[in-house]
Amino acid sequence: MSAHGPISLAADKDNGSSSSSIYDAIRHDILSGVLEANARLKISELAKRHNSSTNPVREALQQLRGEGLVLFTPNQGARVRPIDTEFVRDVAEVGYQLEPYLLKLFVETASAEDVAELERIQSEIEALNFEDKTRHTDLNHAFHETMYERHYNRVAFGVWKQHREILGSISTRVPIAIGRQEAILREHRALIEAVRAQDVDQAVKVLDQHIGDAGRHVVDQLRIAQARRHRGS
Amino acid sequence: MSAHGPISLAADKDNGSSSSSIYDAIRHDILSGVLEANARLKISELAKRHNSSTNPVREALQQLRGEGLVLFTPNQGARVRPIDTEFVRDVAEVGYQLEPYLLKLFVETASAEDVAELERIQSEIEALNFEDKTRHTDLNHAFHETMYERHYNRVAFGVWKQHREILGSISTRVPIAIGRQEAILREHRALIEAVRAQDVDQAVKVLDQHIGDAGRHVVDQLRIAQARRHRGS
DNA sequence: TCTGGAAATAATGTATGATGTTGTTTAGAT
DNA sequence: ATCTAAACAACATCATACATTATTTCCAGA
Repeated sequence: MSAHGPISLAADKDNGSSSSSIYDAIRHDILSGVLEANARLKISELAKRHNSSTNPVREALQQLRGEGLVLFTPNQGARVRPIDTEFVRDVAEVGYQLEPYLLKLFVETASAEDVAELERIQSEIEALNFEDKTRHTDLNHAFHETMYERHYNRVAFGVWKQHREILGSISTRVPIAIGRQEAILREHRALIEAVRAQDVDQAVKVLDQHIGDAGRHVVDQLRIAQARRHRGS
Repeated sequence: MSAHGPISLAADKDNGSSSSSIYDAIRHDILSGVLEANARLKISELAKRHNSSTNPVREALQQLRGEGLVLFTPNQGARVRPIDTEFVRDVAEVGYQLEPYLLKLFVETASAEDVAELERIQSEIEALNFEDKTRHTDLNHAFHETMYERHYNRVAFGVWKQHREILGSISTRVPIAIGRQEAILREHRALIEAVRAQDVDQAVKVLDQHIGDAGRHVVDQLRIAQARRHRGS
């Protein structure tokens, strides 16, 4: 098995326990980039940081291992999964396979309120005009999640969401090209129109274009960033 | 979030450690049905069974939680994820979205040896003639895995494999209808032919039929079994 | 500069106790 | 006999301490 294993279908309710909050904190730090790719995750260090004993930390790391965000090497402990261009491309392509499936049901069952909600989010995105990348990523996530969250297939939704979080964590860290910004707005608007018209084929077509471009854009930007680092910026 | 969360992208190398073998053992027991759906997983009991302290057991369970095979309730510990018809249907449909994508590359790049390997497995399946369900499931898994395992997208492969293991664990426990047996053999042969002919469209078409039927068949059989249990057999 | 190996570091596993929650059993009141 | 509430047992969860083993660091010596 290569270094790139799968990611996870797991997500259950949060309980108020200590290990859960440590899990949340570490997970957040990984996705937000506070803990960067490949960073070593020392048990005792994390325990100190979170004012707990080592036990809950060990368990949180194992859970993250199960989700694929943390890798273990025997007798060397845990590291943050390195998120390189291949991994991002792979994650993006998995999302690419699932999104049309998730979208289809939404278009078939969307209510007027659903469309209104999409428009509300879209107008927020347009008002923001890419000025706050984190906020933009969140809104973009909300736009897609609105369409998928009520799908009956919780497994598919969960896999999609997990992949989305990984892609989102990257996209806040790369620049968005001007041309891409315009395309995002155009594609979102076209998507809303297709939903309003109840046109499944058109919606899927627009979505294919949208997420295909988005994925390629992130991968390209990541390549640029890595090349720059490699030249020793 | 519903009781059906996602499953996992994680799979890394096995290390020889004790916790790993406990993880393997519990995972095996869940998928093979030794630990049945919804069964309570008591830490101290599992520790005794595996001759270890509680710590490695807790960590193994957290990893399985990350993969979605085990659910935790606060202060009540862990249970085996209940695998009901909805869950199986959902898992099957996720596979349904990913398999054509995985297959495409194989058809485009398959060598004569690859085809020979498929034929070898297929002839074993035909020789076995559905007499040993576990063995049949393994061979069927091998047939598909042969086509996907070298795909560059390890994330997609991992997600597929994990779903396949869940479906496989179910299909060993439900009967295979006579008509379905013939269809399986026919579809596999058609698939091999399409690969040999390097006909991507035809291969995807056959595969769509194949896994769609297979998924529906398992779900139907599961419904029958549950209805029987409900009537109080 | 390179090498060997001691010392420090940290992962991993064991053991045990404290604490809080849950579920059940039991004793007492109605 | 039925209901309630206190007592209890079982268990999850977390903390702490310690043993073992593997890895990494670093320094003396060639």
